[in-house]
Amino acid sequence: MLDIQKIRENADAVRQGIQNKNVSIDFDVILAVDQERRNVIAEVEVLKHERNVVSKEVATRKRNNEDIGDLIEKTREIGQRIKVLDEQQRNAESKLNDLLLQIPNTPHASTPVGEDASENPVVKEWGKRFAPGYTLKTHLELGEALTLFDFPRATKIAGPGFPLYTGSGARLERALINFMLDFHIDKHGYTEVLPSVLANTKAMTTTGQLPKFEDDMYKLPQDDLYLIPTAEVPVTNIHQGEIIPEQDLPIRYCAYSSCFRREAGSYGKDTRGFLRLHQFNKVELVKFTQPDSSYTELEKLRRDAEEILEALGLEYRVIELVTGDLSFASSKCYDLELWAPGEARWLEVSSCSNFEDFQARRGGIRFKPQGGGKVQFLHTLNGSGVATPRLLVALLETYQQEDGSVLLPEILTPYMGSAGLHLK
RNA sequence: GGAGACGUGGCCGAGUGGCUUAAGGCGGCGGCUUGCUAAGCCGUUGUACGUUUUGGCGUACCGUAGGUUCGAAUCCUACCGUCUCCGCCA
Repeated sequence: MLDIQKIRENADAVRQGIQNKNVSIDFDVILAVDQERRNVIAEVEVLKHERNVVSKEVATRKRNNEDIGDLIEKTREIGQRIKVLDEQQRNAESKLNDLLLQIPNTPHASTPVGEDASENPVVKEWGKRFAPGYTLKTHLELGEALTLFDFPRATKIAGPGFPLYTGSGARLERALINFMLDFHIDKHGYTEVLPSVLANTKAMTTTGQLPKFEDDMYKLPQDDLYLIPTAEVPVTNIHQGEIIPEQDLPIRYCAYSSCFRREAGSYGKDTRGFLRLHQFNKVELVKFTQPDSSYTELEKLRRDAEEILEALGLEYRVIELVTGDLSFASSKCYDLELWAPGEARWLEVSSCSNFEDFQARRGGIRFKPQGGGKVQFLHTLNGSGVATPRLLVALLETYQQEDGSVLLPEILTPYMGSAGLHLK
């Protein structure tokens, strides 16, 4: 959520930012509602002051057994007027709030201006192209032959787009999750949390999924709960409504969770195998930072995710999203993409974003400056560290042998145990 | 799922319609004092919104939202949460 005061005082800059995101917002309506709200407040507060003064007078006279009839008459009218105005104020405030919740975050000055994904610049490339002499198989061909997963049977359980890992495939999935968690905990100093995969309306609103993207999520109407599309939702909401001492920042959490996405509107796109799923596993990194350091922390966060890919020896590149491709809540975002040799294409496995105070304002997450001073909204950031399905695709396709077996990188040895690294 | 108790500031806790501007304590912060240990004394203390001549002024906030009243932390209604007991259960 944007600060209404900022919209009021820097209207042009905010309009430009939103326009660069290719979003159309009627700021005149918003400013008009804000003006109405302030007019009502100005009027009602004068009346309330008057009421307070008279009420005090009533109390004094009563103690002295004096007559109070005239005062009662007078304030009864004031009270009625206050009632009407209170109602108007509530209406204006809820209207303004509804409007503000629909406005996306503004891009950071360093985010390149651009129309859409086709303009996203590549800012980094790492690793060597896997190109042996033999013909490369896709992860589907490899996985079916090695019985690592079973999509036809998975369909019987929940429909297409849901995974069923089997045998070494299930173990490998679990290995990757544990490897990534351990890596971030031990090497990068994150604190592990294991949240619920259901979240309520308030939590979903904090992170920006609601009210605009309700159709993207699975909903449980009976209990007014949603299945989380990412652990970002529960983890960011851990500190919802809190004021955190500045010396406790930055707070860094990592969390594994299953993620659920309806992917409405993306049918027919990337439907094969693991490229796009309704349910998948992800290790997520979430940071709560002091505003001045959030962009430094974003670079570190991105680096933390990159190191996972490097440890697994996978070729990747980093792209920076242009304003037109930036998500609703973010000010700046990097995507990490893995090269999948069998598919012969880049696959997005991580998104690292700075939301600045956008989510913090929606969720009331603030910090108290160390030397005293005004309580402020902190900055929230998150990044995948990373999502498993496409990681698995790149891993299988990069480490495939000529005979169709897969020899996994040694760093996974402790996690694969007796199953061994050689899947054949 | 059933029954009951409860919800007050960073924390504990008093407060059943108006001398509450929420007592008192703890903690925090600032200062003073002292050569008696883990001391004493004094002062101070939250958030948001509106307005502003940037000194302030005003309004609201006692779980949340409404209501009653001239006036609500206090009375009424609904909801949310916590705890205890019963039931069910991995």
